Amino acid sequence: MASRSTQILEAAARVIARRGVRGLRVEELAAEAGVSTALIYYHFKDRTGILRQTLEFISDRAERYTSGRGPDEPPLAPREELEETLLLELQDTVEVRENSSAWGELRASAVFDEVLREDLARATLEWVQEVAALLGRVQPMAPASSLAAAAERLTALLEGLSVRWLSGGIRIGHARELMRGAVDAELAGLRQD
Amino acid sequence: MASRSTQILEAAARVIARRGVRGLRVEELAAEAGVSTALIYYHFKDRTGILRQTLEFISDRAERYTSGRGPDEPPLAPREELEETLLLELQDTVEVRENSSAWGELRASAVFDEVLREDLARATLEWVQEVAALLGRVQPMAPASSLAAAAERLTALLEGLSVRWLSGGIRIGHARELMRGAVDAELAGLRQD
DNA sequence: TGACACTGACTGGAAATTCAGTCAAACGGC
DNA sequence: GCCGTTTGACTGAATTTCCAGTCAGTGTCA
Repeated sequence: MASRSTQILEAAARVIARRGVRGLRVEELAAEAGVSTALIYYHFKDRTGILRQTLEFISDRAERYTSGRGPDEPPLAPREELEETLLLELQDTVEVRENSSAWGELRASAVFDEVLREDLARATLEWVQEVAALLGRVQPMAPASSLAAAAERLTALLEGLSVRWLSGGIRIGHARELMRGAVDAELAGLRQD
Repeated sequence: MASRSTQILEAAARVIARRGVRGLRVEELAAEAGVSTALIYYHFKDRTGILRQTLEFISDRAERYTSGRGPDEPPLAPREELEETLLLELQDTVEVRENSSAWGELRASAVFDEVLREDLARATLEWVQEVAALLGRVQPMAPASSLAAAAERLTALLEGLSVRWLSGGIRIGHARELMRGAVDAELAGLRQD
């Protein structure tokens, strides 16, 4: 069962997804979580603290739905696993939408907010390494530096496509197709190194 | 000589680069421009008006540095022109930084603000088409749909890398290198179609 | 003298943060 | 098992801070 703090963080993710980081009002968050504003300050130091912990919460949660399938499902081939991992972030479901827009917001806020940068950098690094590892399983002979570069490009592209999707620039299906194309191109590139 | 309004807009560009569109305080803008807050309201209707005009100001300025070289310089080969066009947005100069962060802010704000979407979509489309045209000059035999897809990926990637750069996730030199790698990969992909 | 550019001081409202306390459950001594 | 004490979770109601926007008036120049 979700603890009170978790309940607040879940609410924060929803509010950020709806209004943006800058649009998050502590009072609205309290209402969304069904608690008093004071409780927010009891559990979190201040508004910035809420933001920081929400970022952490979001990136943990993303890992969960990213990292894998149910126990009964057959294991995927490396290539499929790679593609699936990346495309999981481009789905029109409540959870993914919420996560993606909150993530995009936090990323954008970090441009102007020192405090958010460190956590964000760590979460990004983990994600890049995960993708690099998957790439390495598809192309075991490729040098580590090429894998890292490809992973950085694929994740950065995913973020770019994600924001375009959320801001209405492209449709989700198109975003997925572009992403698949990028995976193809990167794998082709790795084959030659 | 810069008129007072221009002086304010230049200051606004600096403040936006430092604090973001959403972090712009009219008082801080006044201080930066060396005028009173009241004067801001004398020249611009309200905060939104400042923002709108500043974004216009910034994008005009961007066109200047994007759209080509001096008259004396030799014309570039298509491949170089493509690369240069994309890499122009990844430079650590005041102008580019201001422009990129304002653009990123605008993009992020559009997720929550219907009003911004249309202009943004139009500007993005133009940009994608410009890049697609450049790709077409490097690979004239490639089908238009492939060119369009590659252009969309390259521009989305550029946005993704740009935000990572501005949020301290990667260094500018690394971003440029990743971008060059992506251009290689996309051109290699087009060669086969 | 009138139109224009400009300012310092102010206001109202919204939002963040704190405060003084309530309540229920856990604890420990008997 | 009962009872006084402590503690952690929680709240309603302030208090404080912040900030966009206004206003009454000053200097200046044509």
